[in-house]
Amino acid sequence: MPKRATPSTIHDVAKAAGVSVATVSRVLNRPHRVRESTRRHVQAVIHSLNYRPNETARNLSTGRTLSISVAMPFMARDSFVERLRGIEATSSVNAYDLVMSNIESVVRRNSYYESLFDGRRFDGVVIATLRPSDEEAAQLANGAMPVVLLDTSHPLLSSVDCDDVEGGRLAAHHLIERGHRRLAFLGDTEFGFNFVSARERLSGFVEVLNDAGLALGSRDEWWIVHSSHAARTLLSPILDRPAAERPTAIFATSDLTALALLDGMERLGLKAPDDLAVIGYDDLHGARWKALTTIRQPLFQSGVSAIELLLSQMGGGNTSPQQTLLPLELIIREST
Amino acid sequence: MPKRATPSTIHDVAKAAGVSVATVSRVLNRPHRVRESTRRHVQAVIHSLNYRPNETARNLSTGRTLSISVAMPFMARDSFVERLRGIEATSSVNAYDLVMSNIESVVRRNSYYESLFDGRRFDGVVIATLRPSDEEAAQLANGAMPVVLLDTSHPLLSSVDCDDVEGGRLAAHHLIERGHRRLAFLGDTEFGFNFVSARERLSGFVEVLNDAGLALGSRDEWWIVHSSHAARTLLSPILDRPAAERPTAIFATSDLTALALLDGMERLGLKAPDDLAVIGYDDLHGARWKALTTIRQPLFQSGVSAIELLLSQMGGGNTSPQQTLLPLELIIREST
DNA sequence: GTGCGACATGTAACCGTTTACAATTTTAAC
DNA sequence: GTTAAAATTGTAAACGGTTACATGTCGCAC
Repeated sequence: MPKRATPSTIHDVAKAAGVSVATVSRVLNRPHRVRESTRRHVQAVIHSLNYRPNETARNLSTGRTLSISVAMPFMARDSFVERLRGIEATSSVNAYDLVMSNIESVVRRNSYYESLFDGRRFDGVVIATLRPSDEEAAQLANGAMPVVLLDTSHPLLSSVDCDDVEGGRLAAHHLIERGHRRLAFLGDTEFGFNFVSARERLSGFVEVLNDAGLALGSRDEWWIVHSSHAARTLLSPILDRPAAERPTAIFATSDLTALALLDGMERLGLKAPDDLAVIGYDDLHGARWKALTTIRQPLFQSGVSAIELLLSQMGGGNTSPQQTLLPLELIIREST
Repeated sequence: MPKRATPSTIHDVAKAAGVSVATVSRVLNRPHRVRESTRRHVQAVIHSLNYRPNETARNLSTGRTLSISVAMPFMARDSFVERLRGIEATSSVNAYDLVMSNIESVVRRNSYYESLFDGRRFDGVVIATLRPSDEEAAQLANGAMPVVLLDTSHPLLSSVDCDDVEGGRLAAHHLIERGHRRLAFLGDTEFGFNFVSARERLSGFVEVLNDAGLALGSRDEWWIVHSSHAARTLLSPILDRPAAERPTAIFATSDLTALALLDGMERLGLKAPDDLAVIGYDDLHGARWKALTTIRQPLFQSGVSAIELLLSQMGGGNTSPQQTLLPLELIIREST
């Protein structure tokens, strides 16, 4: 079989099979609409010509693109890969292509929003971690294309997220139950794009503390750091305080910083939870090794749910904004 | 401005501007081919109608799709994100869409190869980490679509890779220079998909050892483990041996396992490099914190190069297979 | 004033599908 | 054997662009 210079088209098939292109198309798309014998014959010809329908032409004709745009700042969360796996698995099962965009700068963010509506390129969009401004949200909501937010939310848009406030509560309850009374909080800034989730976790945390008659006493009991390295350097000032003023437990909004903390403690010869109890967030792989107590988010599942929600909206189902909250889970290990 | 039920087309623009569609198209694609005054007028109309050319139609007409398929087993290497960032940055700069596929099973791998040639969906392909079989490679090489392999290679195909053999040599030289004479090797299986790079690193490592009159004595001096956890459990058998038979340095083909090793040593109260020197591979973030000596791969750059090579082949330049080797770098820290 | 090339624009075919509608054939009830 | 309904197939018009080619216009040298 000589290599064809140009792949065969539906017309080639039609001619070779002695039928019209409409019939070939039906064999492909509505097989039961064509007589059994014809169908078999056409299928044989398709096979022998190694014919594959041109997706672009098909898309133009049907008005859909079978592709979904996913925007996320790759590094913003360590949990990135797991979410992406959920997204990818679900879209590939549903025969959708996944087009990735990495949004790591304001410039890129703007150009993304700019191009998103270009030329009907996507059937739907998932925006992960990047909380849209009110204007952006309005723009997205008014667009013709369904949008689902993941790991963030906005009143105008559908979203799949975890209840960060509840996560803060879980952490607080657990620490209080363990007998801790002087607590501290360590947030991460998520690279400046999105400050919301750390703040929400803090608010849930504080809420429970207040209900228990406790408090984050002063500005000294919470910090926001940008990196694991920064988390380490915090350790000495904390531990240098007199025992009576020293927090006995710390809630870190990311396993990364929590692990850095543990690591720093190890170097100083200190042990969790006796010298300082630590609870993290996410349940990354490292958390298990280091026996870090943490709040687990259903990362993979969140990707799955985001795509499922998107597909349902694309299918024209309930098209009004729908906020999904996924449950968190407290994983108790040795660090508390 | 009322929301249009249906977006405007090139015909709407042509009519509104009182010109033909050809002229509008030229304004978009070959601006210098149209009179200055016309161009300005048409551009004004385009803007006022908020017209965006339909990409699908454009693609059908021009025969390209402006999208690139990237296949990789997401988790296979910890370096995944960095490579992907390089890939994404370069393709987005060149206005190509990046379509991700996560190949984590043989089933998925087969369906990927099956669908890759469907319907001319992509202008080019990058396959990362997954070494194709000879059949697969032949199939890819015969296809109409340019292919670049990343982090692996095959004689029939273009590739961007690091010289794993050289990486093994670098590690060996360094350890020997540091005075070590009894060495050990710790490979990772990369989840069973690809066993090649660990083996190549081993061969470079052994080569230098042999040249120096040394050897990996027996099967006892090298292991292949599947996980960081497994790496830890190796530690005791190694260290339990009599001092004269105990390796004084170990080369791990992944920073992940190297870090696990360091971690296990810490727990046992041992210190690198005195009790056991450790050298890793990749230079992940964790390597810096833990002061792990390692062989750094240019991860981001490898993604960039892969796309650049792909684009050049897509551009019809040199279309014969071209193997690129990127340089490695020995990063010396405290663990050796 | 004529002729000719350069430039600007329009006409219409084409890219490869899907699908509404029309035309034809089959089926089955009488 | 009729006949109406159902099933099958074909015709041709979309889908929304690009572009080869034809046509028309203009400037300028003669």
